[in-house]
Amino acid sequence: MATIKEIAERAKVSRTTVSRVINNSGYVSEEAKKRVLQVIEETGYIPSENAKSLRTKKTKVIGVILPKISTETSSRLVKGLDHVLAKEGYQILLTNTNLETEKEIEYLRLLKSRHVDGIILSATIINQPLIDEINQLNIPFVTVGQYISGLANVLFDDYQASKDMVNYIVNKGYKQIAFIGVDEKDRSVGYLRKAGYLDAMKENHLLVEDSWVQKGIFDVESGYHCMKQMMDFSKQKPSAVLAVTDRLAIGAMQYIKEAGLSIPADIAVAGMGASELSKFISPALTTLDFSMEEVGREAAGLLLEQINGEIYHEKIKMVKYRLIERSSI
Amino acid sequence: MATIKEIAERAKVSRTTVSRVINNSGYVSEEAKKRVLQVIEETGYIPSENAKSLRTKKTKVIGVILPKISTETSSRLVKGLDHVLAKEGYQILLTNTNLETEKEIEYLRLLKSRHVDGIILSATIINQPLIDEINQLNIPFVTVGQYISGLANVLFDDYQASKDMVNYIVNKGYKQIAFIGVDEKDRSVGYLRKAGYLDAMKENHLLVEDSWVQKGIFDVESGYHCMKQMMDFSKQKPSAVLAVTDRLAIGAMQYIKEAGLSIPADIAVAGMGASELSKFISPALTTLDFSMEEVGREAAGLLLEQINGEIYHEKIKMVKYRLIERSSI
DNA sequence: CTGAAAGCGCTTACAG
DNA sequence: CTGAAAGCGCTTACAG
Repeated sequence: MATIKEIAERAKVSRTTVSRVINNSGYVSEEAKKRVLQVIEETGYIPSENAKSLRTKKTKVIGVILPKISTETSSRLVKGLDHVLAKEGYQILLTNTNLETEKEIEYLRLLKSRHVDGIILSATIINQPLIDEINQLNIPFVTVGQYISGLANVLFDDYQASKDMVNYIVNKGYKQIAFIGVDEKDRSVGYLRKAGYLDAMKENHLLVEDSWVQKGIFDVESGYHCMKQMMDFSKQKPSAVLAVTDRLAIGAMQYIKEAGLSIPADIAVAGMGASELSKFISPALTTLDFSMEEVGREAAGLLLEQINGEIYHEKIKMVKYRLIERSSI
Repeated sequence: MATIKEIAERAKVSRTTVSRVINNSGYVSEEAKKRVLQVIEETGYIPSENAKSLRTKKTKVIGVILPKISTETSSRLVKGLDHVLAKEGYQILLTNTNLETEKEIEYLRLLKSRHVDGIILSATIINQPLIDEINQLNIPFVTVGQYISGLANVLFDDYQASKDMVNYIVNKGYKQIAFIGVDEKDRSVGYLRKAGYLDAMKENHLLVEDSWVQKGIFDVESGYHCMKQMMDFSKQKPSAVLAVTDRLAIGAMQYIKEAGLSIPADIAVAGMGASELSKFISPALTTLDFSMEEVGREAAGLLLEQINGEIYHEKIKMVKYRLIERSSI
């Protein structure tokens, strides 16, 4: 592959001059410029970003750490990031922990070794070693989905979202409202959404039977299983159930249908996340639309700010959500 | 950030020696090694991949060009790629054309300028300038989804897949089978699947009314619209319809239901792609499972072969598909 | 077992 | 307007 040296020789100028025409910087006579451009055209010369970034200390690449690569959440997030980053000439270097938390630290180091200009972490479970690693990283950084103190964060108000949904269900006339959550180590989805549910129930003076609160994992089967547990072991059957993800809700719906009950007549169901599935399943699922694409755009914006030199101790950007009324309630 | 020079000074050895211990190459006394490791630990030194790859000409990154970033197809493909690439220590640099064909060439150059060790192109529409660009690239390269002569390709037998589905529908007793396709410029999805449909109909001595063959784009609304056109303008109504993607099929289902007809009693529907939606929609959609994840794994394998020095003129890897029988037929 | 030196392909003060 | 030279942070023959 051609290098700047060859171009310089062919065009009978110095490497300095070639560099100037490539980067459109400094003075170059029309004459010289023309010759250089000509040679570049002929040879199909493409400058090495690698060598360039070794000098300039900028790579124009942003590292992204994802917990799972092929989920709707991840792909919408990446879409949002790409939307604003691509315009500014940044490339995305993708990294996938596959839910193995130790890999987050590994990838943080890897991204640093590649001199990315910034990092976006789509976080699930936060622990101290991770926080320590981030703090000593010294690279523009934005977390998404979970709050980490002292950093730039793009978040949803998970607690309030959960409350809003419960209140909505209550307003629709339901009183026995059950809940399918996930591990509370996941502070946003596990802890906060559960807390929102519990507090909203209390504020509405509604009782919660123990068996109404189930804990699953992030898939459809788990929702099915939780619903079954609930129906098998509850003294009073719930008349509505709120799940913290659409997949869990859809699993619950499957069980309810199989049990010969109807939705929402016998049991109403609500999800969270506005997955594509929620729209096409029947009955269509009432859910909460957390715009992950907007999260991506916001996160990219915050990152760009930092890259351009803005300094702050902590910055929190809350992204709005929207309740989508459909026919499952 | 610390550099190899500082580590060398602190450990009282040469940069050469530090490099040896980092890369576990050549002879280093236990003594020296220990000192170096110690200093690395203390300083949190992370070697610059950038500088390294400038010397070694290897970056350990693979560029991926996607037509759309947040589709099931793309995310499954990337999952498959990541599955094998990550093990070998490769990172993925993602690039998204957003269906703008000119961007493919732009990104090809960009990836070259970043000295990626290989490129995977998820292609849609192939034209000569693109082929020319690829040929002068001189980087390990694999195309996915479309055949390009002279390259490594990972493909499905779209023609046969389409035929298989038609034959399946015929065996179920349907004779008036309609078709919803896409632009034939997309050779795999547009041209070959249509050709398979047409030929299978002919081989079964079944007539095809003009209005039964509709052309849409890749979304649900388009499927709805095509189905409406078909119903509005056909003399004899079809008793079954095959769509080249699940989304088109689901759109068609929506129209059929809205028209007060039942699936499959009045009109049977088949899709292609085994999207997650197809499983949960009702009735569940009979479709073809093209395993994109396997395509990803195969493509990564072919790329690795090339990176490791294997040379061939052309190599085609066909990935199997599977017909999923459900209740829409 | 160890290190001095050259070189990877760029950019950037600096001097002219 | 132009170019010689230093330097970015590594690796790698080569010599010892």
